[in-house]
Amino acid sequence: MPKPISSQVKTHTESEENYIKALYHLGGEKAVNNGALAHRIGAKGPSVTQAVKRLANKNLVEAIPYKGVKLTEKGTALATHILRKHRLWETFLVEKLGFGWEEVHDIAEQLEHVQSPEMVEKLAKYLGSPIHDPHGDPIPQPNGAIPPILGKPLQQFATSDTLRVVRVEDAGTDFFTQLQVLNITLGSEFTLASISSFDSSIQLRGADGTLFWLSHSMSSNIYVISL
Amino acid sequence: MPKPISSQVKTHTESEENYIKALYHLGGEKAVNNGALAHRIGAKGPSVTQAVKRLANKNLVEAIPYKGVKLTEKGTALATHILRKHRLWETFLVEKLGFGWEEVHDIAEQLEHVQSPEMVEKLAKYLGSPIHDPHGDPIPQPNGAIPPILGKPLQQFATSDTLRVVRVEDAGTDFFTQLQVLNITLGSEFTLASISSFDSSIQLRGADGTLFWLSHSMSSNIYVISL
DNA sequence: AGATTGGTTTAGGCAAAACTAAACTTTTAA
DNA sequence: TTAAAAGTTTAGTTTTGCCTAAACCAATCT
Ligand SMILES: [Mn+2]
Ligand SMILES: [Mn+2]
Ligand SMILES: [Mn+2]
Ligand SMILES: [Mn+2]
Repeated sequence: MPKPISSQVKTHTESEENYIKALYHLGGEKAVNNGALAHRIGAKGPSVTQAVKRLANKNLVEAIPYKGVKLTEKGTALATHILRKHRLWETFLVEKLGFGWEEVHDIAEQLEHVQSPEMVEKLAKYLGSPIHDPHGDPIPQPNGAIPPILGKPLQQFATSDTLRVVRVEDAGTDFFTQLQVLNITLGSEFTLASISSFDSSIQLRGADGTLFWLSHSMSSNIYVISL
Repeated sequence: MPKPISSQVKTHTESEENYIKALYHLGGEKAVNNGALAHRIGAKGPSVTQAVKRLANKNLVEAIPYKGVKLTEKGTALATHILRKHRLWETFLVEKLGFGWEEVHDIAEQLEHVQSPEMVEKLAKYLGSPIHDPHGDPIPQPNGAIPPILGKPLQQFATSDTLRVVRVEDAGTDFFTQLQVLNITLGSEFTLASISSFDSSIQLRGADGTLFWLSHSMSSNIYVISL
């Protein structure tokens, strides 16, 4: 009475997909150098050189030794599809399961590797075909099109501007934790109180009058519109 | 402007988890021999011997060479937790995304390996804390308890009994396809028309009077209650 | 230009997870 | 109670994906 086994047709490994996603984030169209990719992936140089060779063999990237790596069209299509999954799952986790926006990234990092095109489209429909995720990031469409990228970095605004947060970068758990500490969320409104000419840090005044400083590395990941 | 990387703390590999799940299905408490495990996993003997050594090193199984492998308490706990995830995801895919019950197993095979205890419990709550999945299989509870196992195999009933399908075994895509062809689903009601004494195949009469035969390998995976 | 430095690639290892072929137990049959 | 058959383990390879150390290229500074 032994039972048959299932047929998981995984076309790409998780590692492969992570490299493709990292390349998309770092480069888009442009070539990315070994070091940047290594830092993003969290691996050492030689591991990356090797991984890039595997990706090149599958026509997902084009690489020129000592110069850089670039996604092919096939690679870009894969990248946007993974990103679509990541952001749909984040939306599901926040909207349906009730997670906080700061909790969902790491779980979506796993869910984005589940391979089932039918499920992705059923999930999208179930969520109401959203075009932005809980962090305000655009959700790539099935054809690869990218919806509008909301807002501009805080740096690009001037003192006394009234601002609304419309997007934050997926920049890891520590960043989100810090956002939560500062009570900053999508839709939060602030007045730009001052900008340090020394280290580009930014002082904001909240709706309740509270004043606080944001380091450059924090504010560069926060995108706002002027009201 | 390189971004930090995420911290996926995968405590078990996918392969490991598949072995644990297979052992649970084949043996439960009892020891399982190499060949049965190999057949279930879809690997050859030596791969299994090797894998079992890795599992034994992590105290997930106890193995006696040439005799068999058995799950430890830790291994059993892991198995039921994976099974819980599998069946909750199947329920989600059918109840929320609108998949057919024959389509969800392979996708759940992937989703069951996503590691986030918080998500599992939020998912369970979101689904209304179900105790049986779309195939009628019991969904293990957070403490490892197994809800009632519904029904008995068709073989155990007699001619002219009136029966209702309450469960089918997860027995692969081909089996589900065949169920669909025969228009058998959870809740379907039949009368047992006859049993072949030659090959144990069973003839059923549907509500509409249709008569059809089920091979032993089909009917042994279909569980019913007598009305 | 020549030398130093930083980034990249090559060389050589290691662990997981699969395989085949060969050796070795255990079971079954003569 | 041996001998054959069946099942399991060992030995040796392969691929993926990571590592360190050493060699190598390219940019920069004197
Ligand atoms: Mn994210
Ligand atoms: Mn996001
Ligand atoms: Mn299943
Ligand atoms: Mn099921």
